[in-house]
Amino acid sequence: MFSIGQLSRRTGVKVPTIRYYEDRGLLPQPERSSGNQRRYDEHTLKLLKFIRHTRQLGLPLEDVSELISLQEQSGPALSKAHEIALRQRDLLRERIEELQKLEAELERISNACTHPHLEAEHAGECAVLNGFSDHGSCEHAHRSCPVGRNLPRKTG
Amino acid sequence: MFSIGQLSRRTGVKVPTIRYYEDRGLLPQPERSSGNQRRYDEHTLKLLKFIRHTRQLGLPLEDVSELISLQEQSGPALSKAHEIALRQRDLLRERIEELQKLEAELERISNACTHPHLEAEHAGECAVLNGFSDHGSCEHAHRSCPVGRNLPRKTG
DNA sequence: GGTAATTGCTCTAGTAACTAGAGGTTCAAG
DNA sequence: CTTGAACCTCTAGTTACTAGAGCAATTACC
Repeated sequence: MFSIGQLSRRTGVKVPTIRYYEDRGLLPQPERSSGNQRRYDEHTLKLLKFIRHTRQLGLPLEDVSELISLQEQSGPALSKAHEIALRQRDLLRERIEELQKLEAELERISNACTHPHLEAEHAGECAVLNGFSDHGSCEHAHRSCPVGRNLPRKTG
Repeated sequence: MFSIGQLSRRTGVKVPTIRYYEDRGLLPQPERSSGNQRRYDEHTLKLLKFIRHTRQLGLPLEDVSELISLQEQSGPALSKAHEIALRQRDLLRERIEELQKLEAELERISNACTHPHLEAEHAGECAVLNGFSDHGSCEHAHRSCPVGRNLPRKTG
């Protein structure tokens, strides 16, 4: 039986975030001390590590929730879990590709300013700023937004 | 002089988003028709295209804002713009590396379920679910959160 | 046993970058 | 001159947290 602070230290998940997960129903309501403080056991520790890991993999809490309930079942549930993993992998692949294109473009833009003599730099205009606005000189189309939602924020 | 809907169609930025940018001070308050409807010119069209592009590159609105004000200046402002581009490129590089590690891990996890006979699958436990919780079998550490904030959402 | 520091509690509000909806007005076509 | 699409403002919701207020419980030390 340990406190929320200990749970936090042992998982790397911040205290308010643990309470948030409880609110969202991802973690069960824990036992309480005589003074109403949360008391956790090893099972919850495992569960929270699971949640942290899936979040690091980019799964939205909704999917994490689903995976947790799948864990209590068997049979057809298993293929669903597989499906979630595959879907996430594909999303990630797409995102990586898009980001690589963007990286190349940022490279192009900042090079333009590192070597201003190689570029036409009339009337005090900066190639970086032009690069940001000028999409014509960017050979690849990136119409759709390259990055997804549902991604975890920077954490410790 | 064109309406907000036309501006939206010509830039791919949704109408409420345009109004939101105006609220945030990224776009100037436009002229209005006699009936109080927004009327735009080519200059705002250019500016909005600039904003859209920088957003696609993953710059937060705060940086976009800064770049816009830099555009009105010259001299030392230019090196600041360069700095922003470089910083963003570096962030992107880090993110790509992290995501590639995660992709490999998801690959591992879903393969575990595709070839269940290759894995010990005792008592109806699915390797996908195990893969999600078991961080020990993941050779690389991904302590910090791999993905950043400030990224644009999915847009048409 | 007393006291102080730390940790915990609940609750509300804030973050980024939008998106959706209510309820009303204006514009352009026929 | 009517109709329907597009526009207006305003508020509230989204995701996954984070920060803070104001108070209670626990732990450490003397």
